Amino acid sequence: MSPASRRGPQSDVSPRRSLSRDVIISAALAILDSDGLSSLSMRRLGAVLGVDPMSVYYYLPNKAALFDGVVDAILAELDRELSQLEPHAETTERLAAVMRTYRQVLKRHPHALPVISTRPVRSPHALAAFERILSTFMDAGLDLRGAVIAMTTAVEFTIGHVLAEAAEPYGGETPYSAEALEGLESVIPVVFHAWQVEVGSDELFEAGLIALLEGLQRRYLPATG
Amino acid sequence: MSPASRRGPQSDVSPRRSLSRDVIISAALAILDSDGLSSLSMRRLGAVLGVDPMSVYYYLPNKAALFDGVVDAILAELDRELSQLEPHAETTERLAAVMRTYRQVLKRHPHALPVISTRPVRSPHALAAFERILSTFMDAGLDLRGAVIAMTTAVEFTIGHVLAEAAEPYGGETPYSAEALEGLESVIPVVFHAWQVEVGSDELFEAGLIALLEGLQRRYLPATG
DNA sequence: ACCTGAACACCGTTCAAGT
DNA sequence: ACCTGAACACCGTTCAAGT
Repeated sequence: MSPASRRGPQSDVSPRRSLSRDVIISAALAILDSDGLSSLSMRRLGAVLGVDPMSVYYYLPNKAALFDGVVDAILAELDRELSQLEPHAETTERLAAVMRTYRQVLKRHPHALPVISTRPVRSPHALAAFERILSTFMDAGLDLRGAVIAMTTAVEFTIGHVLAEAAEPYGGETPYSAEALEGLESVIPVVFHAWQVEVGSDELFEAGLIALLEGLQRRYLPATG
Repeated sequence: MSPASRRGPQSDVSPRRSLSRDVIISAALAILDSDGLSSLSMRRLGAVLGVDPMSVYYYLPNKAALFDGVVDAILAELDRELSQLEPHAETTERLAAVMRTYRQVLKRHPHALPVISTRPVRSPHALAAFERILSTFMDAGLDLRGAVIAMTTAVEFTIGHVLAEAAEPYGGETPYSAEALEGLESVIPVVFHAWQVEVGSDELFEAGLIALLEGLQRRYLPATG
């Protein structure tokens, strides 16, 4: 438990160090946001930091740990913004505000979505953010089990929604020109006509979110309306 | 429109060809299912097919097209299974059966989830599957717009759920031993106690699905119960 | 028409070495 | 303690060439 027994670099105040875990992770997130997931390589990271690519391995054991750091940084944003949320009196509205914030934070980092949606959350800021979200669900009157179920399904819906809304195609854009659905009116008439219907993604998220939250409350709240 | 004007190999009956688009995509899906997303490379694919890795490029322009093919193959499974679904009289149950089938098909290919969840669906089997799903929502009494909203949010929830349930961590497993949340009871008490609550993923999916479907019906069905 | 193989510009990671 | 650089075993893709 002594400081000397911990892995990694000394955490003293020496100003000689040019690198640090935080600097590396910030640079990684910047590459991800500006150039996409496939551009985030250890070699590119070294170049951006002005350092030999292998220097990063002094601070992080491998690329998986880098991804964990990036996810933690994004969920730190979520935790901070949730802390600034002014509470709303109405229950559904209070829950909805939390999930809208979640969506906005995810939308800010669309290239990170395949990472966020598959890596388990155990990092400090992730836990802090989920402490806030789960508490909000319990304040709504749900018991612990109901709150866990409601929060988990709300988060799963939000991640699925933002993936559909904002993610880049994994493996790159399809090359061929995607001739849409010309001449398919006879074979897939319902989808063909549905194509004409324009539904904004804000409206889509609101519809799903409110339906889900009200359905969950009806199911897991004892008797209250 | 003549056969000769189409790109790619001749589709005659010559038995000389050892390769075909379908054979390639089946092999790619087999690699994906058995060894994971990072193992699916053009070179590995060539090795499995017993052919020079570059031969694949005669049938597919690049790896993005290969991914499109894999997604189409998976949604072909969905289309086939939806066609075998015996219709249920009760509305919510009929919709739920469709989404449960969607979940089961996705769970069969967990390594494909980052691909399925980010690549847009325009392929033939994808459109056929969505024709069935959307029709089921319209048969429930929703108008076209309501059906599009309900189907889209239900699909988004299902994908988000299966990602959380079955996806492999993008970038590989975290190396450090994840010391869980020891000694964190004071800092994140709600999450700490929630950890004790065991909720099976079947139950989680059912809870979210039924809440969502009932909420959507209440909102988009005119007056019926 | 269908398949090959060399070549190019990349990857993540290990390890011995430098200061 | 912190950083370097060579080396290894990989990538996707282009292109000229073979049959």
